[in-house]
Amino acid sequence: MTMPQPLRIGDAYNPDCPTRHILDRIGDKWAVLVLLTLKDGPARFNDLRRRIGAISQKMLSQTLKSLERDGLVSRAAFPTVPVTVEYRLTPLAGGLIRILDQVTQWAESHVGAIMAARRAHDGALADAMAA
Amino acid sequence: MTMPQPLRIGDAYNPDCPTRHILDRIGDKWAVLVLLTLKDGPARFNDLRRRIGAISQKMLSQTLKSLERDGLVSRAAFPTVPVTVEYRLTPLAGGLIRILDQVTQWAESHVGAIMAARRAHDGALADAMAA
DNA sequence: CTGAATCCTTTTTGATACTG
DNA sequence: CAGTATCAAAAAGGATTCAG
Repeated sequence: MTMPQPLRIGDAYNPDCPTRHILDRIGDKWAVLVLLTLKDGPARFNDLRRRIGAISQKMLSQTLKSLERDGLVSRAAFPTVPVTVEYRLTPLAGGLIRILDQVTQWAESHVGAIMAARRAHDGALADAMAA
Repeated sequence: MTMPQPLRIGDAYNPDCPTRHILDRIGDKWAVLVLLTLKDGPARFNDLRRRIGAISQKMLSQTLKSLERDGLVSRAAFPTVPVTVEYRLTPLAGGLIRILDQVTQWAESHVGAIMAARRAHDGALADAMAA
């Protein structure tokens, strides 16, 4: 019989592990961008499209659909003509947003160090090539 | 003239924005897996390969190289025969690891809610199809 | 053992055209 | 406005082979 496995990091290695699904969502560039954009408040489809800018309509549609499926974003359609659709974060998304904020904060405060590391690394590489 | 932009979320939308590079790294499944594995301590190439399991040699090599370039992982080669190489997290990676831990914690504690949302969503979809 | 190089398959994404 | 459908392009990943 299959015992319930303790939740280890290792679980993430298994594509079938549910935890992995969430890592995949975090790892989805567009999903993160959409979530962070919705943090400012509800927005409509083309609003998001314009604000994110670089996203194609296909990707936005796809991303919103999976976020909605995961219960992180809710969709409300109003029977106006033409139809109005509004997306917003769900309460469930709240905690995730806080973590994403930490990620961006970390990124902003350490981007300098990382870029410096890159320069050093690339420089050392160039030196090695020249030698 | 181009004014220095305030650091907004929007910066992440620009592929050229350095902050975006970091988001991309977080968004790299293999990078995250490698970082979390190295959290347990230094490890050698084939160690990592075995522990991560699903990763190919190519991906592991590629991932380690970019993590090293970003100053998140350091590489030490010992002139044994055959050569021994050890990878470990740098101090810079420390803060990032803490955030990644939060992500996995959040994932573990909310995976139930997300799976439930999926079932509800898929169920509602099936109902709509049947109607 | 630790990789680099190559080829080939799969996945992802973008462009475009069309619908309610 | 808010999408869907389809096709082509591009990127990522895997398998294999070879080398220090």
